[in-house]
Amino acid sequence: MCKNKSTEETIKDAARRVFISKGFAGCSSREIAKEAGMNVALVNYYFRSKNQLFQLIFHAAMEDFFVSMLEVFAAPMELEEKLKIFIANEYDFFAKHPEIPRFIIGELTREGCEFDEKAAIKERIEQTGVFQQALAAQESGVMRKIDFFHIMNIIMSNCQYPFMARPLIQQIHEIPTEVYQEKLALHKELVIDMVMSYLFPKTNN
Amino acid sequence: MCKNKSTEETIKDAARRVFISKGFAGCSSREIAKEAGMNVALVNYYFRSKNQLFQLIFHAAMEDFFVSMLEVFAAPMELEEKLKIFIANEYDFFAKHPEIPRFIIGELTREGCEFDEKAAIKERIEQTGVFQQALAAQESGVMRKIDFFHIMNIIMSNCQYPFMARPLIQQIHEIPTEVYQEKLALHKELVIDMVMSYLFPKTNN
DNA sequence: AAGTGTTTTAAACACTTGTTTAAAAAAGCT
DNA sequence: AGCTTTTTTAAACAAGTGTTTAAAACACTT
Repeated sequence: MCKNKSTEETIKDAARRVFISKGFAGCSSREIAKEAGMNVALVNYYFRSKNQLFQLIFHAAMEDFFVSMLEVFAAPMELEEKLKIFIANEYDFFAKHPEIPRFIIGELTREGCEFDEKAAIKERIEQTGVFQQALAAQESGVMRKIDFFHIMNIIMSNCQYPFMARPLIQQIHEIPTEVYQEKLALHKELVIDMVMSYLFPKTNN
Repeated sequence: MCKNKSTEETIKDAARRVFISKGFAGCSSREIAKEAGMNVALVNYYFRSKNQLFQLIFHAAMEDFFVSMLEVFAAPMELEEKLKIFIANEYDFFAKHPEIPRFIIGELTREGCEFDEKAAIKERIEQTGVFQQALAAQESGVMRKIDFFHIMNIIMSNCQYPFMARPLIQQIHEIPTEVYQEKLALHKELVIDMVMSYLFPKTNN
């Protein structure tokens, strides 16, 4: 009755690596099986189909992605400090998982990759209270009065793009990966500085 | 001797659409042929192979991508105004071609997609003189003293990410595409404001 | 009209794709 | 031990892949 946890997890781990680095269309069932050191049929034995296995990996990645957000949003903290930590956390998360944004955005773009159903991420953000916290800070004049949409977009742009675009930026500046990663460490501080002083003009100037 | 320009161009246009929206791995030769309303064999008759056709499309996309940069960099203008126009131009370019960044970054990530050879984009940027212009502005204290690497990264992040990440951001904020595009129009002004006042603190505060 | 080279087509090539089958091996149980 | 259930395997399936072939259709000159 109880399935072999080891094999199932081995395949899932292999699938995660392969899917995230090559995308759904960029790999085959057999490649995943090979990466896991297993027979092809085992993939479908445990997960029924390539697509079903993919959905599993994809939703898990989305969940990780969002959880790393919501944790900070829900923390009991003053808004300014909260957003500062949020930016730093996001940046660190993507430094650790640089392929995640490209994976999520790439697959979300692909037709036939449904995700509308679950998540309800908007509601989960609202439940943290950060939304009202921002409104209050804006009312009191501490924070620049712009939509939460723009706040999120600015933060996500500066935290995710540098990791997504590594191959492109390296090409432009003709630097090896190690140098790029070193430069991104300093870049983090600049991003925090720029975004914070834009969102909280009076405090940060 | 003279090939039918119409068919060749029709296939190339179809290939551009299909490749850019689905990626190399996400489409087949037959899909491109169908999109062009042509026989499959014609694709290889004119372009020898799917891969060769792809390289053609990809390099052209890269060229468009870079040319839209270099034009502004080479313009005879004061640095501050130049960078302001650069940001606006980049933003407008990606508003018109929102799939380009995701396409380029996605394919550049894929193994087996070589591009090291040509381009020499770094050299072409240096030739515009914008590099020395920035150094001069930094020496005179007008501009914040940070590497060109960070300047470019900040601008590209804020100009490209909002278009690349549309499906994700829409998901988060639960808004339809039209609303998203409206919001991006205002977002452009915020980005210009934020980046410019960060790069040129004294002038823009 | 016949003969030229070019363009287009349907068909086939060998190979890979996702998935299924049926038998073998391993594990559990009494 | 034997019997049952679960796990693993090799093989096969039909459909789709990139690419090639050889003949047909076309355009053009003489």
